[in-house]
Amino acid sequence: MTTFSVQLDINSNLYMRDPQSSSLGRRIVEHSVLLIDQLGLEQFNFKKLAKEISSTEASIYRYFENKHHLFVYLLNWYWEWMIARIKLNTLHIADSKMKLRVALGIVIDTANRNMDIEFVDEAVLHKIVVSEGAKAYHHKFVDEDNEDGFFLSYKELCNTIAKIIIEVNSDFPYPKAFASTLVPIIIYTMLGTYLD
Amino acid sequence: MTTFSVQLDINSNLYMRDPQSSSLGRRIVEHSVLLIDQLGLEQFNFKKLAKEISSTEASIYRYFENKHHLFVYLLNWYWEWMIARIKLNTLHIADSKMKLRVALGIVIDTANRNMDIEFVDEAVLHKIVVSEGAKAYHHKFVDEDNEDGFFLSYKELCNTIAKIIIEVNSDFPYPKAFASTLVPIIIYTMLGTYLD
DNA sequence: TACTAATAATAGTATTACTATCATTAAATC
DNA sequence: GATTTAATGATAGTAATACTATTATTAGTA
Repeated sequence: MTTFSVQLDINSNLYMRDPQSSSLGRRIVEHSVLLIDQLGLEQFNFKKLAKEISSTEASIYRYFENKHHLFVYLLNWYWEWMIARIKLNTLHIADSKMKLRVALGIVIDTANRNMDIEFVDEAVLHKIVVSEGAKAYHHKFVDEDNEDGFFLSYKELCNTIAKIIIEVNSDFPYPKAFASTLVPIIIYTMLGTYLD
Repeated sequence: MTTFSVQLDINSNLYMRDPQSSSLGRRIVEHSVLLIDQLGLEQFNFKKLAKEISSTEASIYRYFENKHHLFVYLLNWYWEWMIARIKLNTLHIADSKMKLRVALGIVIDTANRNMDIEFVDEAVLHKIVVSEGAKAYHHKFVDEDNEDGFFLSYKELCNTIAKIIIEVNSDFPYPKAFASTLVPIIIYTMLGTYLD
């Protein structure tokens, strides 16, 4: 099987300098994923991250305005990665029911991980999205974040699913609303798999 | 219709001094609900709460060890309130299917609010539970919280639902697991009703 | 060789979460 | 009515956090 290597297109409002463009940037992304997993989002901070990658707080602040932006960046990375994988894996499937099965399979258990971005550990990122992701969408400034387009990737993922539903049954009532309810419930339900 | 006035039994590990036992304590609970709703959980702190109720940080710290404990206290208050309402409203119902309908109706939209605790605005508390509640269960120290019994009220609510399911159909597979998956999904789904 | 951009090193500020101490008030008991 | 006690208020202080600013160093480029 071929492994594809891709660059993901992430909302540039989320960073000041593109982290994909430099080695320091990539290390910030790589190790923030690992550290957030280890410490949890609230204990994670730029000081600890700086220490981890032998850099400084100030340097990290040149890439990301604050921890929240970095976190949303990681989430968007994940949604974009999902979208890309769904597209890639359904591209050559003719039967729309099969397409839906494949797409949902990807959302549900991150199967078909035939796509790698060298420096990100997608399994760990998946864990973070499931166990901490909701925090990015539950706060008083969601509206501003929404205006800055921080949720576009997520919406696109829902729309991707909705489109396949329509392919299966063009009479399906409110496919977008359905997909937008289904996706977070799936993600939320996955939480159980990370508890003992 | 009669309105009942009740005192709720909340895990005493959550507080140092019982807030239900004094006027200051009750004002702390009352206004923390309102302030968390206004500011969101992250902007809310004891300094602002103290100002709101014309008291001091130090005094609030004599009731609650920290913001997290106060928040979990409020959540447990809500779960206990639900349990009490379900019991009260299903007590004299013979038909178990009807019981289940009434119980789920209470979880879903806080209907049958025929129970008041004077100083807590239950509608606002409901809003907080739905929009911020998940945060209490998504952090690195859940295990410790669990050992301290912080989730007992929540589990009891799920078990209450599970028991009614068994009454309806004693062959229903895994009623507890089902209820424990259903309740948070219902709560989560209510989020949509607080967005525009 | 000089210039530029990125990063490191360091220091500093404002806010937050919490602790400690002592003074004041109010209620309960003698 | 005086005395003790418990709750609260007033105030100050500490450690950690989330940044910002400044200057020095390094690496790559003209």
